[in-house]
Amino acid sequence: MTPMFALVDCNAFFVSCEKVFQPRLEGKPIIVLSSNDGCAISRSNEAKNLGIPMGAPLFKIKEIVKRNQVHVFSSNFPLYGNMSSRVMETLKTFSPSLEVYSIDEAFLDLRSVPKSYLFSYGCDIKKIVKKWTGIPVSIGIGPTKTLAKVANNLAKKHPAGCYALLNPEKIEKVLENFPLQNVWGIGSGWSKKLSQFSINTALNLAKMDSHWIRRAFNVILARTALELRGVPCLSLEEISPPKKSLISSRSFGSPITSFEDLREAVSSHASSLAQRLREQRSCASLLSVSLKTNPFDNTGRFYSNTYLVPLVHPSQDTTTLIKAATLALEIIFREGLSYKKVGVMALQLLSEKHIQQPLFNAQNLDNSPKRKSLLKTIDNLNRQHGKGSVIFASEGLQKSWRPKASRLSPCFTQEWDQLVRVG
DNA sequence: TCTGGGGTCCTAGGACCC
DNA sequence: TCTGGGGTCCTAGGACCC
Repeated sequence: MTPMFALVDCNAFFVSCEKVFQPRLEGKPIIVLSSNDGCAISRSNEAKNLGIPMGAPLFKIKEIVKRNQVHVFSSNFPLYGNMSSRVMETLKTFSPSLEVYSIDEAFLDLRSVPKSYLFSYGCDIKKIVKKWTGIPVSIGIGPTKTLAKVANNLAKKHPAGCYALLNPEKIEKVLENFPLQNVWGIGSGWSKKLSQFSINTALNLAKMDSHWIRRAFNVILARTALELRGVPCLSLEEISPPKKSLISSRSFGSPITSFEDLREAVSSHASSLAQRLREQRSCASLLSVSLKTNPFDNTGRFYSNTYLVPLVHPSQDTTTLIKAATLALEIIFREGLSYKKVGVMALQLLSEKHIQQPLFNAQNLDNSPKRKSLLKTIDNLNRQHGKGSVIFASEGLQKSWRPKASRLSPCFTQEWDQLVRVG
């Protein structure tokens, strides 16, 4: 059976999540901001029509927002994560195999659906997802993932919200008018370089010799060209593999100068990483701490530095990670600067099953059963009572470095006291 | 005053080894 | 004049994605 993929993509996902619980927002211009209330990262159609670009910093669009009474929200990731699960659960009822590609996108395997029935099947999926979750989606169907992405792009402009690319003639016709930079995997950098070879449309690329592309560019691009031609190179990945690296970083709500505050922030990031490492049953063998002042500050005093700490015994223990991260911070901290952002990365992750036990250091904290059960208990408490219910002392209680989130909507789906009230 | 966060993959080039 | 060659591993940087 020939492969057939659907790409289901939620329309203006974060904005749509806000709208589900606040119907008064229907038809209004709405934006959702990035962390620290920085940039617009999700826009309703009405907001797009006002000319608010994707990623626009709030301070640059303040006038438009004020003049048009745009509704502005801080990002509420617990809510979006929960809504995402609802959408994915709904999609599972339409296909036995599904790949959750991102918080608002999933690929479905539709090879078992008869070709003549695919379009209406897609329309049904759209209808049911909207009915069961309140989230509007667009659906693109095609014989490769890349073509499903192309179809999805067209579905967004199609009244049905669904578009199927099923036969070669139609595919060729569509690709002829499809801008290169809209193809999945081709950004502005590649499309500029490709245009030097007179490759300007998706069809131009599809017709190039893939060995030549491989030599002149790289394998990823060669694969993309093949996929556009209808040759599947990317399969459905139903089980998401463990992450190879983890990052925790945040910009500060207001600039931080004191080492103590930075130490608290770094501890919080390290603690969050340790918890996520335990969750995916990995240990980090390398920790990286980065620190920077405001890069938009034009006084010429920009400072940015990173320090890598190898962990002799790969670890997922909060205390070990906090200690290592603090050590790195001490090395890169410079007195007298106003810092804007700090972040911690866990690198070179190994499965906890494959960790070599230390030969000599028998008292290694990470290994004691008591220690493991303590961390497990902390994880359970935080899972049951909400993130941050139990923290390590070094993370601090004040959190003066906390990012701004002044327009946060209620956690409608996760907190009993924030449920929607009716009547 | 004000500009996000979290990932992946590939490649080139250096270090090191025999 | 002439200065090995092949292999592996690691890292930084660049491209992309959402």
